[in-house]
Order: sequence, then structure tokens, then C-alpha cells
Amino acid sequence: MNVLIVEDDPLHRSYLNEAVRLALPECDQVLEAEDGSMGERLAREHRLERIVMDLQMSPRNGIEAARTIWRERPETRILFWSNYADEANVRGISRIVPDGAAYGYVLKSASDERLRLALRSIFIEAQCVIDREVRGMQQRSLGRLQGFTETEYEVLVDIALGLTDRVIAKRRNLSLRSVQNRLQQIYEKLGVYDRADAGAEARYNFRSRAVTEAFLRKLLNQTTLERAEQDLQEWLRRHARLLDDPKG
Amino acid sequence: MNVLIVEDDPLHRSYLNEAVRLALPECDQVLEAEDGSMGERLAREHRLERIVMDLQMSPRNGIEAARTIWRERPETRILFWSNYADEANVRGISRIVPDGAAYGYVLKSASDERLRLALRSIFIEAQCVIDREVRGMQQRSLGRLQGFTETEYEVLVDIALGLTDRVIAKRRNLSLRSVQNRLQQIYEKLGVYDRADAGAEARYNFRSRAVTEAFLRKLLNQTTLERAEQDLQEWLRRHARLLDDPKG
DNA sequence: CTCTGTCCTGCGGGAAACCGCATCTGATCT
DNA sequence: AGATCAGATGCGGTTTCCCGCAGGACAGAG
Repeated sequence: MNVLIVEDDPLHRSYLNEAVRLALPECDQVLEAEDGSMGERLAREHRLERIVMDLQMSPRNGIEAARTIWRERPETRILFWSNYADEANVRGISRIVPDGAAYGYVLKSASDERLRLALRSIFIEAQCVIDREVRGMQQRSLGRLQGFTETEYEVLVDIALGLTDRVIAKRRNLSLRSVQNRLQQIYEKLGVYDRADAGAEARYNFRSRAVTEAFLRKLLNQTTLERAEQDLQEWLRRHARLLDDPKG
Repeated sequence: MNVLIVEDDPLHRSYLNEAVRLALPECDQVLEAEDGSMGERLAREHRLERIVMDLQMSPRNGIEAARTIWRERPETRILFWSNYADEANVRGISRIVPDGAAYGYVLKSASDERLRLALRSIFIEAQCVIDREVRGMQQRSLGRLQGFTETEYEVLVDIALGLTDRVIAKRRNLSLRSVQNRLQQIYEKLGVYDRADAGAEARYNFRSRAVTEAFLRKLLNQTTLERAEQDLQEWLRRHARLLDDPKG
């Protein structure tokens, strides 16, 4: 049984190596990769099915790497090990995990024992293990208690990409007015209106303020946007003629 | 001679501790703090004048902590130890460093020897040591070769805060048209126009796209914006009446 | 001195954003 | 069946953004 560690920080890498060897005595070999690309290559060449993956890496980060690895071998078991539990990462992962795949999400601040249990549960028992903090965020996010609807989130990504209301309407198959209604709800949920009351008659540009709020709350991150940018470009190529129609 | 380490990651903390003891045998005691607030408190209570500081921490990050520490004792020597050399951090630090203070900026990817040299240079010789990568960014940033003018950067921050052109004009003492000119230059430098040519007649909302570009290029980060937000609120309180004037 | 480049300013207009009001659908609960 | 609530849509109007055109202030090079 072999395990692959994908982590750019040398200290964390050796810590993980040690943790894996202690938690999995039945493990024969522990391989290491310094970034996502190398991780993909090693996983492919050695047919590795157990991976511990850091999320924030460059040039190719954990989600991208996991995406291609899972596309090649959906039964691969991946334990994500990350500093933060931001919504963008949680959403990103839950989108790419194949049906029935065993995976996990453990924070770097977790104790050695938590990490050990996660390693054994995922790699031996093929169970899914997700840290409580992350799970709570998942609930809030998907349960829309205080989070965003799926369409609202899509619209949020679109305005971050710099799209016009009309283009968003085209793309999401909504009317112009519906998009604007989504926007107003987004503004409310992000609390962009709060200070409008306070400071006299000061009006704000809600659209760009919403984008920064989304970044600060970690609803958006680099990975999400780069992927969304690619999707957008492809959509543009395929539906360019729609945008030429002047009356929408 | 005492040294304070402010770093939230336990692994990096113990690595730094080891590095400090090896590089500075004349050091009597090495204290550790897990976040910015604790760092400030320890520095104040123990009158520590040599600090190794991580940048990205929560709840209170390195720049904020360094700001208050330097305000209390400007002669404190601080070595910033960070993962990245993004423009927001470099700008942020160069704003708060007192005249004549000895400080340094070393990347976490630097070799042990580089770190050792920096520790001795700053804490013993009171020299400034800044990694080559960071220095290069400083040049580009301040030398405006490809970077931003100071006013352009201010306007960029303002639109990220969600301000209206008119409010920005008031705040920066510019005419409305000048602000819009700054904006157009920002859009060009951020490359927001590129895709406007490509995709047929597709028009974009440059303002919000510029905000995300600034985030992705790490021109903006959480610290910068939170500080800017505070400044903005104070300015609003003091100049509320200016905004009431309808004709600007 | 003149030329040139950079920065600031005003005018004007087309396009988009922001938003209140009203209608219609569909799903859920009692 | 009736009530209720969330979501989608259209209309109309105000505000803001985006930007081409044109002119003035100011500094440095020839």
C-alpha cells in the first residue's frame, strides 16, 4: 500500500510523512510531491489511490489536481488538508468529488489524533471524514440558512467576472429583471446596504463593493474565478451571436 | 538579549525557534506568540526589541501588530517572514516602517542560510535585509514601470470599497472627470480591456472586474481593505456634509 | 523659447446599473 | 380548496458609469 503526499511546504510535508507512517504501519511507501502538477504525474505513473493533498499551492493547486486525478481514476481516495474552511473551497470540492468516492477534509489546526483517525478512516475503511468546522460551513452553505442559493452564487461569480446584467441574463437564462433581483438579494446578504443608512446620503456602488465583500468573506477565491473564467470564455465562443442581438 | 516569534503555525514556530537559537547563540530567551494580539502584548510587557513576525495570521495579522508595536517603540527590529511577496503586503509594510528602523522581509521559501544571515544582520547589525524577490517587486511597484501611481492605487482601493466616482472625487480632492480618467488607466493596466475586443460586442462591467483582477494579482488583500474601510468611515464622519451637497 | 508629454478639468451623450410597483407561476401547509 | 410565500418577469424612472473630444497647467528636453 502506497500513499502520496502533495504539499508545497517542506515542514508540513515532513510532518505529514511522519503522521502517515505512524498512522498506517501497513503502508509500504510514502511518496511526496511539491505541487499539483507533480502530484498528478506521480499519481498517474504509480497508480496511487491514496493521496493527502494540500489545497493552497502554486502553480497548480489542490482542487485542480484532484479534479484531473479523479477524472482519470474516480476511486482514488483523497484527504484534503488545508488551513482554512472557506466557502469557495468547500463548494469547489463538493463539485468535483465523484459519486461514492471516499474523501476527507481536515484542517491543519486539527490535533495529531484527529489526523490519524482521518487517515485510517479514509485510506483503510473508505469512509468520508469531514472536520466539524468544515461540515458546519457545508450546512450553512448548502442549507441556505444564511448562505446563498445556487443561482445567487452563480450570479455572484458572474459579477465578479465583470459581466453585465444583460449578459448574465443570457447566460443563466433569466430575464434582466430577475438578475437584478438576485443582485439585490446578494447585496442584502452581503450587508452592503448597512452603511448606506448610516453615512448621510452617501450612495455606494454596490456591485464592486459586493465583490470585495465576497472576497473578504472567502466566498470567492482564485481557483473558483479562474475556473469560472474558463467556463465563461467557452460559453462566449459558443453563444457569441446571442450577444449581438441588440434588443436582448 | 531576547527574541519574540509571532507565528500561528506550530510547525513553523518551532522551526523558527530552532533557527533563532542556532543563528543567535548570544540570545538568552526565545518567546513565542500565536497571533498578532498576543505578540503585541508580549512585546509590550517584556519590552522586546527583536521580533520575527509572520504576516498572514488571524485574528490579528502581522502588519497590524507591527503597526502598533512600532508606534509604541519605533526602534523595534522586526523580521517579516511570509509565504508570498504580494504588492499589498509590500506596500503595507513600507507605509508603517518608522524612519531609520531596522527591519527585514524574508520569504518562507528561503534557505536556512538566508534566514540565518537575515537574523544576524537585522538583530545584531541593525541592517535592513530584504529578499531579492521582494525587492524586485518593490522596484516595480514604486518605480511605476508597470505598477501603479500612488493616486491610482488610492482610487483602486476606493472602488474596491464600493465608493462612487463622485465620492472618490470629493475624498481625493479631484474632479469627477479626473477620477474617471484614473479609472480608465487602472482598467488598462489591469488588462480588463483585452477581452472586450475578442468576444464580439460583449461589453463588460469594468469596475467590478477590476476589483477581482486586483485581488487575483494580490494588489489588494484583507488587511489593506479593512484599514482603508476604517479610514473611510472616519472621513465620512468628518465630511458628511460635503456629500449632501447635490451639485457636487 | 518652443515642443512634447503628463496630469487635471469640463461637456455631452449613450449605456448600464439601481430600484419601486405590479403581475404571474408554482410549491407547500392547513 | 384557500392561504401563503418564494421566485420570475415586465414597466418606468433616476442615478451612475464609461468614454470621446477638447482645452488648460506645468515640467523637462532640445
